Amino acid sequence: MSLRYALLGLLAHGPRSGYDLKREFDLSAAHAWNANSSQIYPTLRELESDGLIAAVPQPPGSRRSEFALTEKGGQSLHQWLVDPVEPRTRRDPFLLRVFFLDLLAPREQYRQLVRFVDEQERFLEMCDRYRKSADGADAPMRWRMTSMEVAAAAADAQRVFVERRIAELAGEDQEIAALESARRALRGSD
Amino acid sequence: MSLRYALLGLLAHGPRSGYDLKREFDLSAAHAWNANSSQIYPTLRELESDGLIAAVPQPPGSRRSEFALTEKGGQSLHQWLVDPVEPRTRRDPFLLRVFFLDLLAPREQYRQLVRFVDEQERFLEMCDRYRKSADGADAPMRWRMTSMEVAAAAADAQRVFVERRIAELAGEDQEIAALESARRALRGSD
DNA sequence: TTTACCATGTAAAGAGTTACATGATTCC
DNA sequence: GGAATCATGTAACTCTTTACATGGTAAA
Repeated sequence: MSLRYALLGLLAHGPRSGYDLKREFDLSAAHAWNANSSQIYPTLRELESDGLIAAVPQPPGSRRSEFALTEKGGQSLHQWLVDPVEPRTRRDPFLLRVFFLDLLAPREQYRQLVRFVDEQERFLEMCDRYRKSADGADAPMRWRMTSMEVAAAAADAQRVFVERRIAELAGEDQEIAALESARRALRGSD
Repeated sequence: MSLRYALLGLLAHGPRSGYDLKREFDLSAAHAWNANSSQIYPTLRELESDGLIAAVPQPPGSRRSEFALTEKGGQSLHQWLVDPVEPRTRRDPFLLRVFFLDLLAPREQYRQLVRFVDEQERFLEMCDRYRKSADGADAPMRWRMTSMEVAAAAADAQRVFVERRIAELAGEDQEIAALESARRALRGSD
């Protein structure tokens, strides 16, 4: 259900095409929601036939077809926004692996934790780029930024916690200690 | 795909029935993964027919049917554990709402943020109960704990960030400031 | 001219949820 | 005797992914 509202929400800032929406998901909403084109286009058709969005007339010869939020669509979006957030089931393939990590040798445990830290860092860099690109923005942007910052705060906390766990591992095993000091050296030279 | 490995991982600590597995998901792995009975039982059948788990003979008259990891199942689990973690698409209905929160009046914004903080607190309490229940545990438990703690670290970071945002809102609006000091008072009396 | 990007989809499969069914046992 | 919990599912549906198809336009 959320995808419908995600689309309505993006359309609340002005008419967009399916392609535009896909790009907005990828570029600025990826921390909160995402969808494939193959899901977006049919859902736009649904929203249109439900009267929540309407096609905007395009200049002849244009390849794009933009949709705009209707009155009814705006009301539906507003209702969803004030409703209690739907409960989320937490499902995280990394946490699941950690849950079973006692089954691996310390060296493999280390590898997985380092991979995780690397991925979190990539995510945090993405957040930073977004933050810079949207600097000095207006009021609507402020909440978008908040949304991303909440995601970044979580990612960073996880990163810090896992780094601590890595340090513990290095303290318990000579081989890992060596790998770890190599990693630190590499990191310093970036 | 992950559910199959989640089940294999839980079975790695000994034979379990479908019902046992459901309870383990709910009680100790809920921060990392979860599944309904209606998904667990058929998946167990699949794993069995793929030779990754095998039914353990039960005392006659028993209603339960336990499964144990086979050699092949153990190898499959190990391979999955050392493989790179599958990329996750981040999808969070709360962050999605925050992304669009400029569409609401400050008072409604406040309501949603407070609801979120409340939910995070419930989650953190659950983590705490688990931590206490598993105190002084053995090595395998240590990674289970770590897994939960990483989830808790993320939840707490989000809570703190959102609390800060709430304080900002209260600083910008008299009505919210009143609501907020009422909330703080209530909190203090718990 | 070929590569990248624009733009919109269809079909099929996989993952997960919801609702329901069934019957046994245990606890009050 | 009734409620909760044990225990195992089926059927239908919704949501999401994957793979593929198609053709236009812009830039190197």
